Amino acid sequence: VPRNRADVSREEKLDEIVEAARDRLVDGGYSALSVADLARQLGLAQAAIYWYFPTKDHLLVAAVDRILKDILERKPRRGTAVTRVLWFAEQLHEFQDLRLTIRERAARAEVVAAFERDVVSLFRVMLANSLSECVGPDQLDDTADAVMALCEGVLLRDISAAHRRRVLKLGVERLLVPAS
Amino acid sequence: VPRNRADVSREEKLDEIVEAARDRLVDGGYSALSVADLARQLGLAQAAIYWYFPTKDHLLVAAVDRILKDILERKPRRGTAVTRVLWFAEQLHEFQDLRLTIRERAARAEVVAAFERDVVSLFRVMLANSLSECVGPDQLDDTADAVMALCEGVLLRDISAAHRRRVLKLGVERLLVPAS
DNA sequence: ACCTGAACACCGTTCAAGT
DNA sequence: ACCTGAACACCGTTCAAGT
Repeated sequence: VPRNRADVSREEKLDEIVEAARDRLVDGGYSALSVADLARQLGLAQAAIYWYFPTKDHLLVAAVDRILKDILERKPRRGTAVTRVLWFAEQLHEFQDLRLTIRERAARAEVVAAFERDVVSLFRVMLANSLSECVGPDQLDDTADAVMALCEGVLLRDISAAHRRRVLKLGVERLLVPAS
Repeated sequence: VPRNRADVSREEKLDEIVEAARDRLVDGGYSALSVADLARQLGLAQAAIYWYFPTKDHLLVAAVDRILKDILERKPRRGTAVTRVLWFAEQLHEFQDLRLTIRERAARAEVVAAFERDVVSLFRVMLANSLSECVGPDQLDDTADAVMALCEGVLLRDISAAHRRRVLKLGVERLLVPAS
């Protein structure tokens, strides 16, 4: 006997699913995000999820997008370019596992690939903006790429927050100095 | 009717499995490595694989280890520290997808976590060795970490070989210059 | 429009049983 | 020591059928 929740708005139902997916993702990663399990928790049939998301990867994108928006909500305050980059990297640390998930799924699903492109270019723009005041326009692009790579590489490693911060600081300071 | 291949040495049979796993991994990634599928290809029952590898992750480690050893076989030639790092990064590029797989599985399986620690420390030693001739001993550790992060971060991104090389070159050159 | 129940074709892993 | 067959408890996805 399919219960029909025509009374509840589409947005609310969508929100419920994304929120549940988000929770799973945050504390268990991709392997903890199971459509079957999610439906069970929400008291739905597995197939119900597919009414809202044609694919598990679509759900993944929706959930990760929400997580990311939450992180970006806490806006960087003013400061030098170096401190702003450090702050940025620190915010992204908790996002790194999902970053890798996105990277891996992007090879399998076009939705995820498109999402990854959007996120990366958003980050690059934000970073280039931050750096534009202390790097010449001719070197801005490559410098931004190098700083971004440094950040992602540092976040990839499983080291202490203090160690991470030290390496990032050293790296960013040197990268922001004109080549000798 | 279990065929018993007591005539074939254990090593040969092990080798056969690892080789097949390696093939799948190289051109399809982790999701293409299926114990069931592997057994099918080798004409074995699924359970037969488990006589040699207690877990899919054990098989993963064995296969990735072989892939990595093959890459490291092509030994870096002499040159400046910068060119050697560039060469190194280029070699590792094809390994990057598997690097991420290892990173993700490490959170789930201790075998993979141990393997990751070994590989990372091996790389760090090689890199520190290369850098020791142009970086002071007091800054060697952090510089090596920064260079390694830069490499991993650059490899993470899906950009052209030329772009990658340019960013790496700029980054490494600046990182190897004493801070101002 | 929304949801169910049941099926499909997969997984990784375990285990009693055979040689 | 080595391997099979069959089971277990999962997956993601599809689809006819119901309200």
